[in-house]
Amino acid sequence: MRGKLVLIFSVRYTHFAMLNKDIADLLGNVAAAYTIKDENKFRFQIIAYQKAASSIENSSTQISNLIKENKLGTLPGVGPSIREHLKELVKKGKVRHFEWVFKGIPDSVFPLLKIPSLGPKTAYKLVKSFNLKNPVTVITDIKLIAMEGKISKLAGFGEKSEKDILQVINEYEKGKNKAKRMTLPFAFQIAENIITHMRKSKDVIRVEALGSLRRMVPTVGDIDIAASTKHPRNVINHFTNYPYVERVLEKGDVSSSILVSGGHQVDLMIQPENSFGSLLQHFTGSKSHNIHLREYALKKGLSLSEYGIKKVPDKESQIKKYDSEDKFYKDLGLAWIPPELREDTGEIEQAAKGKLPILVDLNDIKGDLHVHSNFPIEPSHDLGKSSMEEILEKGKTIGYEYIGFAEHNPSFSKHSSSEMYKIIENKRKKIEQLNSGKKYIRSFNLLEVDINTRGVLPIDDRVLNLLDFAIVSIHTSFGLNKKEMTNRILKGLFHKKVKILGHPTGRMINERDEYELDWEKILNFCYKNKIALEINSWPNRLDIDDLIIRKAVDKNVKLAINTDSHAAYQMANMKFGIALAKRGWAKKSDIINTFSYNELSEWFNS
DNA sequence: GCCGTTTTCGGCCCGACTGTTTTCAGTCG
Repeated sequence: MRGKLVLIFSVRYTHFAMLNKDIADLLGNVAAAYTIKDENKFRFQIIAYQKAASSIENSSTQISNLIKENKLGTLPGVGPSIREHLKELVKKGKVRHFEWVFKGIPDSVFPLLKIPSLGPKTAYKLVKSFNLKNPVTVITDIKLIAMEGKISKLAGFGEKSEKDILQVINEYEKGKNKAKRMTLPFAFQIAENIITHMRKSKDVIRVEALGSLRRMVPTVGDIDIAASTKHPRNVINHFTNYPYVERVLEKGDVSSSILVSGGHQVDLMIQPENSFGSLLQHFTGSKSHNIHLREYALKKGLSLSEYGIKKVPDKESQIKKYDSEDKFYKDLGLAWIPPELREDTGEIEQAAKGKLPILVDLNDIKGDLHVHSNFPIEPSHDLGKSSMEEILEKGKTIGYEYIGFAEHNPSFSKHSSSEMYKIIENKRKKIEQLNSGKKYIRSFNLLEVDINTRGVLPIDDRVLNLLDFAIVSIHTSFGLNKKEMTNRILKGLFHKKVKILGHPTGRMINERDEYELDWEKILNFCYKNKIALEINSWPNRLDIDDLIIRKAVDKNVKLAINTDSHAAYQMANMKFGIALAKRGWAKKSDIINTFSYNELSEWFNS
């Protein structure tokens, strides 16, 4: 989207707020325009605008709110100059400086940048050569021109590139509506299938999933796989012969990319065994972590790559190879950095000081406090599928000490207060009975209680007092604004039996955005009243994200990592919640379900 | 245009792959 279009929108819709994605696109287009104008002259502006764009796209707070709170400068990569441009953008709907950068570049260039393999130079050349001016039709225009065989006649283009352009446009049009980012667990499954295929080759020594998958980012774009071998060519061939390949995108000496069914891209990189450590490091990323790490190394006169480390000034110097990541980081004077932290948010500085936190681990978890059993509670939402006994058995196999049974509250509209009391009393008796013997691990009597639109809980105090404690969460009316939603939640948290705020942002990946909250207020309230925020491990919730977790950890607000399971086998999703917690720099002591049964009982009674 | 373990000035990661080229430009991660 370009400046002009933005202006039209903001005039037409007085309340039209530019979302971070739109702003990131706009800054990306500024970088592209600079590239077209003069790549060498503006090379550092290009890098700066790209960096700012990706920073804004990944920000969990809307730019308009950051401006209101005067916190725009806290975003990495946004300095005084871009900050002023963004203020102008939000205020006036356009930016004078951007208009200057865009001058002479047709609007029709920018839609083409969405298509893989078409960059600014190529897009500009095509648009100019064929005088294409309409940004709405430009993609189909190019397609028709390619079909007429006119692109191959252009200097710098040939038959192959013409064919490639047709192909990527077709794929783009086909996948435009579906190829969204995968949820982490879904991507894991695809990666697992490919790794299984790779292990069938006798030439593969080691094979691992890296990239955002290894960093455990909640959504994954491409899947990255690394392998070690003595015979790269055989391994690359084996890779491109994967049975579910839709198309081979690239096939080189040490790397290859394929599209698998569903349109997901898988990248493979290869190194010999003795350089596998530096390959792990390189291919795990993130990109910004690697760039920062390489700048850091450069200052010590070292140059890093997937091949290893070499000394910069000495042209004769041999590259030093690494079979493990540990040694790689060590030679830079750094502690090994857990992949979940490699997002360039201060981890390199802390590693240099030897002050990285010891992160919570799956083995630290002593129970799951948000499990829905099939106890006949006549709930407002889904009932679980497994019995309490099955869930307790499963918990025991995992090595837990306790389970929190947190079914949805009995539906408000269908039950009188005394009926509700009766149901919960029955459940309480059932749990007392389960706890009385030695057969099972311990159970907590909990409920997941809705917070209605006005912040009221649909069950009264008498019922609440039957519980060990309550989780409260939002399942309706997601459209409230930031202030209304914050007040609604604060009100819902007020009862002394409430100890956990469930899936706090309400997001459903690829389905529903999170609602915005005043986190400052929520966190302060939780700290004062000893309420834990839930880290929900449900595959398409993965809620809350790492940035909020980190804020909570900084403010000493406790967290609970739960699976929200509706069947016993789903309790295995705990590992995804753990990953989120790690990404938020959480330690064992930050997580209440690392406490023993007694410690936890004491915590929620205090 | 951003940023700070040597810096408020002077740096800015490193490499693979492809197509169209006879040594490189463009794109990507």
